[in-house]
Amino acid sequence: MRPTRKMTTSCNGKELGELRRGPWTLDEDNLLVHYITCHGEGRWNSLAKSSGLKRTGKSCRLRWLNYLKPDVKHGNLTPQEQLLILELHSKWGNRWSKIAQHLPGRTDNEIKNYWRTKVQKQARHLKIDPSSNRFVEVLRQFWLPRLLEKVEHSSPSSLSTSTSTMEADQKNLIPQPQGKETPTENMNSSSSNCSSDSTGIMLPYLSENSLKNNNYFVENSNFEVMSFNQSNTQDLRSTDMSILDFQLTDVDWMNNDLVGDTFWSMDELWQFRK
DNA sequence: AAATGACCCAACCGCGTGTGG
DNA sequence: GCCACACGCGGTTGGGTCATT
Repeated sequence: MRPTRKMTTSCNGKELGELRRGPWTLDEDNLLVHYITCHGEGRWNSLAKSSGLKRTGKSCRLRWLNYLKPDVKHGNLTPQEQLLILELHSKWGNRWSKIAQHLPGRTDNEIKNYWRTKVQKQARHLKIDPSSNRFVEVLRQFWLPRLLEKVEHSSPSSLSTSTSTMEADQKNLIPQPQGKETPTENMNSSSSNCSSDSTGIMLPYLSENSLKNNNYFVENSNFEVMSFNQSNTQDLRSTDMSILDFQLTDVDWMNNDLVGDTFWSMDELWQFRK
């Protein structure tokens, strides 16, 4: 169990009659984990009473699902995860739990916080309404390609690899490109438009044409296939990112070690365009 | 070193939905 | 159909930490 900074530094929660509120203590966490280990989760109100915790069932459920559950991942979102969130949010909007279902180990709360603190922050800085079509367009044209670039750099040797799973996906799940180029070639050709940021790194971005005329996808050994397919005739300037059809296989990609700060800075992702 | 503001995230709240009696 | 209860979801907030002045 990982103590949070709040758990270790904050005062105890307030007492509301019998019920406690505020940050959970280590003892409370231990109690909840032990109880759920013995009795299983669910029936949260009775669990709260039976366990001896002076918390509401709601509070217990939230603490378990968002923090204590063994498969909950902590730490920064990988570029792949960020990419996925952007994509899924464009499809479903603020359906955080639905989005979280596609990011194993991530909670709706975490994704929601990410969106509010990182994505919407950028919208504010750009003085764009985060719910506006304009912001969606900016995300698609500037942010997504940058994230794709991060993903690509995270496993530079893997772009030429092909797994059986991927091949199956390409055949069965992913509509093949209509043009002559393969998706990988699209990726490369789309990178022909480059800009250089302050660090001198060539930063490819996807031109409107390359996006309009072709599919593109990213893969690596763990993150096997991630595809964004779209109608050839669809104008990218349209406002609905749901035209980017998404498929993902194999969740192991999220267990990689790409969570370093260099993959994380949203500000850095924007700098080359500012 | 102290003050201040911005940022981040865990936790809370209200509401909608599902279910059983 | 109605009611009560439990659960889950999305929005919001409180407070700790970090960065800047």
